[in-house]
Amino acid sequence: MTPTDAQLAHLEKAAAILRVVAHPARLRILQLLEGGEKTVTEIYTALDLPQAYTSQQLNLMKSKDVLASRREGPQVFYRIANRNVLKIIHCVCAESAVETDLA
Amino acid sequence: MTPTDAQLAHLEKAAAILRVVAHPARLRILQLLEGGEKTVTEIYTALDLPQAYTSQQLNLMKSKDVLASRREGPQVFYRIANRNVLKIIHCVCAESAVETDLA
DNA sequence: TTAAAATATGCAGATGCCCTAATATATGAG
DNA sequence: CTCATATATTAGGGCATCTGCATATTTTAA
Repeated sequence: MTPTDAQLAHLEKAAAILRVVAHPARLRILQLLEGGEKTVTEIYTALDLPQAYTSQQLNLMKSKDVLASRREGPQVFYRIANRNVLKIIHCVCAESAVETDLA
Repeated sequence: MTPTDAQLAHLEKAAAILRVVAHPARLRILQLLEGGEKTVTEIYTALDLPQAYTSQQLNLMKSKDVLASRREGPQVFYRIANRNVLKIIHCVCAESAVETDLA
């Protein structure tokens, strides 16, 4: 069964979203943002990551529509913008489910 | 908040699983295997992929414990071996949910 | 044991991602 | 305007992944 162009495009999009999430630092950021929007400083401080590196990851995720942002004065708040990303994180980061299935 | 070693290991494992799934051809294979175990030939025939390439992807997924296999005579049947992988596929490949959120 | 079918492996060029360091830009206070 | 804080961008070396191609291995039948 050869996939149609639309199906291929859809697969590539799904894979692209998963590639964004498939990264330890980005997973940590996403987990943190489950608690609500946060500024860049709050994020890299909480996770003990370099500022520039954190900003890169945030912008990457935003460019892939996984995050959205909102400026308030000198600060920028990031938040999760994709409902499916939340579901994926729950599949992978739920304590009970993961310890048995993934670990 | 610096993560503990155990937390880091867990994140890396979750990310590793996601990396395996984050690939168009592997997603197609996994979707196909949702319908039950299949032989290599059934898979590469159904998906119109090169045999060697398909075998590589299958072995990769098996090495990461995403798939399991069972030999029956000259044929090898592959099946999904990780419940969370199924959940992830559903997050990403469910028709209605995806068109609106990921596409 | 020879042949055919089914599956697996090795290799290699190309591409892309990871992460660090340095630097640039934007915003608001004074 | 100048400074300090907050955020973003650029550059680059190193490493892993992608994927086509050739070939090897395994299994069964004859």
